Amino acid sequence: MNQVRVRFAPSPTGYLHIGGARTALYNWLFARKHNGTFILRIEDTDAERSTEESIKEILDGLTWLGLAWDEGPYFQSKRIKDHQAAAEKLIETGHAYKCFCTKEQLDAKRLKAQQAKIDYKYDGTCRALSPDVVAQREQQGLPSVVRFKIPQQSGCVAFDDKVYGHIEKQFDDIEDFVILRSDGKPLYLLSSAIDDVTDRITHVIRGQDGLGNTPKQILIYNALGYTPPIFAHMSLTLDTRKAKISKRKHGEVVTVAYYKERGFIPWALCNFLALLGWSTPDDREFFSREELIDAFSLEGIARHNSIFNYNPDDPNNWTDPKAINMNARYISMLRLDEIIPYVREELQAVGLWDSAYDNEKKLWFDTIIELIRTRVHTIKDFATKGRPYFSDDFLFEEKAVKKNLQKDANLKNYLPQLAEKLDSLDTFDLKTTENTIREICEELTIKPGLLINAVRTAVTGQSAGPGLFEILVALGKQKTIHRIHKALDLV
RNA sequence: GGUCCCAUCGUCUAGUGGCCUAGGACGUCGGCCUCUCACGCCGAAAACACGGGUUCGAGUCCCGUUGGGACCA
Repeated sequence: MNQVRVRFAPSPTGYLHIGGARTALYNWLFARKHNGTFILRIEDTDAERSTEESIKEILDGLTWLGLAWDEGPYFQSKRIKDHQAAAEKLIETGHAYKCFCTKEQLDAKRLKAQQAKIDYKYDGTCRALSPDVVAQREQQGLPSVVRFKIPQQSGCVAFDDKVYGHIEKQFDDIEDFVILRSDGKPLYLLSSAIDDVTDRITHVIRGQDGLGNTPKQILIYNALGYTPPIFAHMSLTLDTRKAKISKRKHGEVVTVAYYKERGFIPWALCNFLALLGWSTPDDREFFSREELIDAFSLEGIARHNSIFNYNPDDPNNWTDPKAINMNARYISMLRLDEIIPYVREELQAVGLWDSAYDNEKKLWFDTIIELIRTRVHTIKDFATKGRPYFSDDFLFEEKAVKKNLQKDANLKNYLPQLAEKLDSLDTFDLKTTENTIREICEELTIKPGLLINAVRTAVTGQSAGPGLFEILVALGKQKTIHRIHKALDLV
């Protein structure tokens, strides 16, 4: 049994988008599942559009997602000579030929065919040129492309796609396609096939947009005497209008980098992406890395395209709601030590980190994270919603102030009384704080909710959050008292 | 225009001829819990694109139509 070798081969012409990440993920999963090799190949033959910056973004994105490659990155631009040599060999063995037809000639033929309502296909004018004529024209300096020779007989190329099943393409429906341009540059079709041979790729797992190219590539493999790899074409990810996703149209929301910025846990994104067009017969939706590797199979890939459900007009959902939900669930489900590194990084970035959180204040810090983790959607929220827990410098939400502090003018009297009572407490724990507040409410004959909500807003600036007594204990007596007094200005 | 691919709730999907009165998840709405919010739990609305076959029986097989997508031009 041959070692499984798969590759992710992006063009470095922009950013790493979620569709690309999904392709990389499926390849990575397949490699891991079969103890194979995951190869990264940068298809940078389009020198004008390829950028260093883009290469970096691809590498960074994959690294962040945790999709480590075993080999590479290889650069296609460094192998152009191999592609040209392959074209040369195809000519020598009679599988390809030089074509001197000019663009004008071809355009004229196409136009004529159109007018006559006949399907246009290259007519093979140069197919039977004798070697003498070819040599003669080359001496004249006439430019030529190299075309692949499609068998002129009835028959077809067939292959079994792991996702789409048996696929056949009639020779008659394929024209003698170009494999080398007149300036000597190989076409993608040729380059990627040759590179896959060079990299000894066993399974080509790529987007469904490659399906149409596959028969041609198989013809190339066969002509060169190579065994074609196994193909698995995956459905595409489209937007809600069923168009291909692109940064130009959708903005950063389709880039992997953006999810890092916005506080995603990398594996949560992977899990979400895995489920966009792949599923298991059971109802599982959450997979650990190992579970997903174990469950993954090419056969589970959907044949229909799936839609990335992002609606730019919905202010509540800055990306697909399912992705947000999944991230939130991961934040509340994971072991604390699995999410704390991300939280630390975020707090450090905004200057809220205290090195004591790793040492003497670790227990306290863990409590806080535990307290708010079920209420956040992204890692970013720990620094925004969570700010009052890590800093005295926090904002009061206008709505919260109105609703909880300015609801009853008597709070102006109640709150100082409460502060005084709390201050006299010897032990400041869940029980004593709760008793104190409930007692004072009884004495004043007011609903506990009034005071509880008021205090929550006083000490956090927010109207929503963890249970009040947990908050108070976490904050400690001094901060609690201080913040209650300070908030009186707003009452 | 040619070739190919696809079609189940708004979205992701289960479903491979009878377990389908079509299941799950997200989202939406309602309820419980409750000091708020979230979590959790309970519940509701919500889909087999259409038309023909085949079959005792079709979401499931075949053909056509429509719609969408990809590739080539």
